[in-house]
Amino acid sequence: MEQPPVIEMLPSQTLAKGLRILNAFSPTRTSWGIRELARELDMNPATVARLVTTLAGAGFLERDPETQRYALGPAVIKLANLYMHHNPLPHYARKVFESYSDRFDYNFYLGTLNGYQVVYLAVLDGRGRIKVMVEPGGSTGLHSTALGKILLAYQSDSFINAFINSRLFRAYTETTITDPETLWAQIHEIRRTGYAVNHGEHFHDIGAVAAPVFNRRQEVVAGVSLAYPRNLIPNLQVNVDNLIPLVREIADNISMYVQGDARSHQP
Amino acid sequence: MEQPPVIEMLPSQTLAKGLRILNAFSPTRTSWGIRELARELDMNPATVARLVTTLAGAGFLERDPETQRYALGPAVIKLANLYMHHNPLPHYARKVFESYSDRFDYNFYLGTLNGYQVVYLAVLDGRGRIKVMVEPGGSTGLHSTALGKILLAYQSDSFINAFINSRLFRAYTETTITDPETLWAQIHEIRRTGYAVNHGEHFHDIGAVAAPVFNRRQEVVAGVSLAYPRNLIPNLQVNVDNLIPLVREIADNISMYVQGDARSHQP
DNA sequence: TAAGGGTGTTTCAAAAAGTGAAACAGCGTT
DNA sequence: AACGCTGTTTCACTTTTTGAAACACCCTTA
Repeated sequence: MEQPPVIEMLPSQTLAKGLRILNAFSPTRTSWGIRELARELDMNPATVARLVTTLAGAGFLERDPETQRYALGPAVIKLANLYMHHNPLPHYARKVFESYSDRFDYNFYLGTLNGYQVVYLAVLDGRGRIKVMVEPGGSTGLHSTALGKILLAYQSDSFINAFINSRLFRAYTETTITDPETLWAQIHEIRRTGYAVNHGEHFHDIGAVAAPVFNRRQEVVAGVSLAYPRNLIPNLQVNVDNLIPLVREIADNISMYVQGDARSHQP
Repeated sequence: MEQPPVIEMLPSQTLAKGLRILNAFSPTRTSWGIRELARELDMNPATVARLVTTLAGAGFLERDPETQRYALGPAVIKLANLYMHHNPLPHYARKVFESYSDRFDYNFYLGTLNGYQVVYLAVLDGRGRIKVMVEPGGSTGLHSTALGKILLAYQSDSFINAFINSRLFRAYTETTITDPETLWAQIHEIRRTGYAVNHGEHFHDIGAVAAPVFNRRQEVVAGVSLAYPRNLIPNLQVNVDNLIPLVREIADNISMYVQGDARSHQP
């Protein structure tokens, strides 16, 4: 028995089921059959068939007539395009990132919370010894990246516990945190200090430092992280300490944009 | 009374309503209030409130706590990212486009059908006197662009009539086709010749030529268009005639990729 | 200050939609 | 030919969805 991802009690259960189907797609599962999906989501095949037909009819899924399997459809990219244009955050981030990128070798990331994952809204490589590891729209876990930890730490305790009990709380590398105690310890540290670090817990050779972006109501609406190649930095501690004020500064600059404006944005 | 966009009878009406809400967002309407949305979609405000709460709970919408209005949420860009990686069409198109782009001044577009619109999956500017006018995820009408006409022409007659009766069949410039007779005449011509043209019917100064991309079953799965600045071409007819074999060649090359492979694609 | 027009939200009985076990039909492989 | 898989249909049952009305709130206007 599987419990629905983030959500406690949503008013429209049928719609919620349809959205669960959309969220079942991932980099490792790009297409689904009806019964396969029904098994995964613990739903009746007849129900899944009806929902999937509706999703496909509206362009959110596409049916491969050969294999009878379903993949995501073109409707989603239209929505994403609208989201990226209307949402000022990525624009602000790019503007700020660009004013730093030619001075540092790090990669810059802006991400926000989506369910139990970070979803990246803007990325930029600095003078780039490492390539950007995640692109806009990509997502990573909340416990395995600096950005994820930042976003997680500022959520409610009940949210954090729900995440810990979810299937997404799992190991990506040997150093990924898998112990709730350790995670909670880091969360308290993050809440106290206002920044998060990551030592190869998602990608082996990449470390990162992250700081929160606040809106006018002092809610965390996004996070910023700087990523660096770990093997190029002999004395880690010293360098990471240098990064902390930098990532804070960048995050604060973005916060200022967010708080200054709030809705005055033209596509 | 408004009839749902593309669809005749979808099995899950509640889900369909939720998707209609998502599709209500457009470049000109990036945020909605509950009652506003209810009016637009001819639904009960209570119903809209329930659906919108569910959509927001799953990350497909975001509620602005200040204004109580809803905008698209981060879940959509994750899906779009997955779509772009799993769908081989954009990759094929870029590969083919790049082999032509340094030889011509035109812009290259790949688009597919989404409801009653073209949605663009890949764009590339050639040696570029004009900037790209639409980006991936952007959409235009089916009667006002060459690409749109191609995609429309290969649909069923009943689909075409439904489109003509929809609100999307409207003028963008003074030369946009608004007369059903004229549109039908062009559709028959396109079906006969296999290509479509556009003389500033969507953007005043831009003309284009388009050709269809076929899958293994000879269904049109996408279209390709080349756009050129109209004011730079004194004798239009001659130049357009030169473009036709070119756009056909490009479309056919992409068709070959599509037909060769069909599902062997690694993200 | 009060009225008016806008907003989102709640109620609850009536109505409609969703549900799912089982049976069916089709396609490969065993 | 039997098995195991697929997606699909049926139809009585159950549950969810529905919506008019009332409510509460925030503005702007009179």
